[in-house]
Amino acid sequence: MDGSVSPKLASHESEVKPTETQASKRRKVVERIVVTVKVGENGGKQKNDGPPSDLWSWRKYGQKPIKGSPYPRGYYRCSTSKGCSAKKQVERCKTDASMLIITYTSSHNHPGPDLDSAVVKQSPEQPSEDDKPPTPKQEEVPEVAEQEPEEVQNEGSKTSSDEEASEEHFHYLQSPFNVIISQEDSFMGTVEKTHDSLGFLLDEQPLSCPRITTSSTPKSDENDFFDELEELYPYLQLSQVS
DNA sequence: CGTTTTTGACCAGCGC
DNA sequence: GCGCTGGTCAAAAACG
Repeated sequence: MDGSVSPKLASHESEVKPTETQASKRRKVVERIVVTVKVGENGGKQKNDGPPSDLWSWRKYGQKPIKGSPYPRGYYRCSTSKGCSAKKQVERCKTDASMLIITYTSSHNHPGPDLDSAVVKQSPEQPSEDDKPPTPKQEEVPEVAEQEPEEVQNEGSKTSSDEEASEEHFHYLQSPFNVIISQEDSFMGTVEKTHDSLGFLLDEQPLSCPRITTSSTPKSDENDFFDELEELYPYLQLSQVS
């Protein structure tokens, strides 16, 4: 964004909008689940961008080019429910265009379009919520805590190479494409790997995919991370878009 | 007609 | 203190 756009507003606008929505925690430390989806199909054309998402509907609300990556990053929001604060960021790996880095933020506050009957078990009513009721939730939604006893089963279907020391944090799922759920820290381990692989087209940063700078990530959060992962497991497994 | 996508601009946090 | 990057909102257009 430093080679074409010229954000030089003439300030001829009326005035800034007094409507202070809620932008106060931009770069805060929120729960972030990084899911690396490898779509190694289609020989040449990579028309698979968002399809590999979950069962929820996502509405794109923005897209911006990331420094260090030739590919832009797309910002999606849950369109299933207006009060849902679930967000998702989709970007392609700098080294592998067939690798999609999906970062999930926040959680859904409503049952999925498929697992609704398995989640509904707390709200006695609430038939519709067209305007987000005064219910300050979104953070602690202990629902969807138990799924099937069987979860992920190592399927030795690695990509092709690399990944060996970070297996502890990485989880390979059985899907049309390789889904790798990891944490910020986990990525750090991959950085050196990828960094070693490339080294001829890097301009400033060795990599941008794992460039997730999360400072505060206490152990408590770790549990939270995995806790949510459990929820995603069944969802990811169901997702199948070729 | 409704919903979603696209593009531009602004704001806020972080780095230097 | 200034500059840069990342993230979100808003308005308009396109598509179903």
